[in-house]
Amino acid sequence: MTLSPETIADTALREIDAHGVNGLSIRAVARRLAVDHKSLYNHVDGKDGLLDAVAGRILSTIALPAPTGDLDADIRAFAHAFRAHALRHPQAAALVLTRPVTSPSGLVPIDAALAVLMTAGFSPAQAVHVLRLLMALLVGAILREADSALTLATGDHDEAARRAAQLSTLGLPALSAAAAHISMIDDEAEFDFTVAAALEAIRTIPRS
Amino acid sequence: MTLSPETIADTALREIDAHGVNGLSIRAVARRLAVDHKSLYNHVDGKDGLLDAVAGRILSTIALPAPTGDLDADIRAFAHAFRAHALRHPQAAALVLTRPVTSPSGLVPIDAALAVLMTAGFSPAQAVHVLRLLMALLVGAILREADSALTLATGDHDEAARRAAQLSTLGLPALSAAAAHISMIDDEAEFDFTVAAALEAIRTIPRS
DNA sequence: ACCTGAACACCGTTCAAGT
DNA sequence: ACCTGAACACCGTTCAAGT
Repeated sequence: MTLSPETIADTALREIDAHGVNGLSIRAVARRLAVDHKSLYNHVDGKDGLLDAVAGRILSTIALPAPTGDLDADIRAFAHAFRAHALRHPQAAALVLTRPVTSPSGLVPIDAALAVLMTAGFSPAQAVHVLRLLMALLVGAILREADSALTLATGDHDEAARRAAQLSTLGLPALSAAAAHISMIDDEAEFDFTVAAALEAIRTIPRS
Repeated sequence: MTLSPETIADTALREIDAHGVNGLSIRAVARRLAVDHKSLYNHVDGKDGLLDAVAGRILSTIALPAPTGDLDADIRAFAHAFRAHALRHPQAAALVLTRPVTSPSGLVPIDAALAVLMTAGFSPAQAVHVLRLLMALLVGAILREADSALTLATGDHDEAARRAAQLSTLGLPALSAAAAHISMIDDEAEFDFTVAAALEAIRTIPRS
């Protein structure tokens, strides 16, 4: 297998899947490729360039469904495709969602989303604002989900009960009242609720 | 100055402000404190524990305005206080916004927010969902702003024009049409728009 | 309870010399 | 254009010995 930015990025991604972003090292990637670690510098711009390459690779491999013309349905489909793709590599999610989009291939999904919004009657300026709103919401929601392994909430009932009990001991009244609910989470349902709220907000924006 | 988790976290935060999260090292913090680096292990649980401590310290020093009873005004005030506080340390924003909240002091703002929502008529379960929605939106919006130094958009008109011209060369029609708007951003206005959308969505949620 | 030498296994990166 | 020794300045962490 010859060395290329793509193979290097893919190998780095597998390393991230296995050991997390913090476990990623240039030398470990090189070991995986059975190559001298300094060789990577001929194809990638240092460690930061490697991380950019990984983020770009993930972003460019997202598969967006074709627009139907129904704004709500299209946004919903976009949101779910984005989420599903990001969560395929939860360890790398923060990377993709946090790094600025620079590569041309990463701009393709953005173009597609803007097209949907403009077709629905939003001006270019409005479409940009709505897209920023939508992306902020998706990034926030998916990010929480990605490291939900470490969060207050869990999907397990017994564990949730245990955490709720602990939360109630802190003397914070509102938190105590909601402890049972804040300790339990159904990720799918939560995401649907989030997207529905976004649709509601977008619906009320006047179009010109 | 004697060594404590708080002084260590504060010093680490200054180091992050100066050199970014990636520039943070246990040894550099120790140097700043004029202390042997291994001493830190007596007060903090390794580098990961140090990062947790920094995030907790920031979260626990947020100053929330007193609720007025007007839901929209209170949410708006909460959102702006949260944003202002997070952006005081843009280099550390990802840390605070990404790490799960564990420390009791970090739960105080959560309790306050839940109280506001429940006072407005939301059930505990609803309040939790609404808070998760709001937090996702704030996290996504603030995160983009925090590393907007590196993003497509800029606040400078000339620079924006330059980027817009470049975006238009990619052959992506919707992106080209919106290039001028996607290259320019007014962070304040964008955040207001985002919060207004959140209020709109929250308004339509039936309360019980 | 806290400090600190010694020591270990790891890093990222540059550069000059090779092919 | 790509590879790779040699080398550098840096890491995080453990542990045993000290106070």
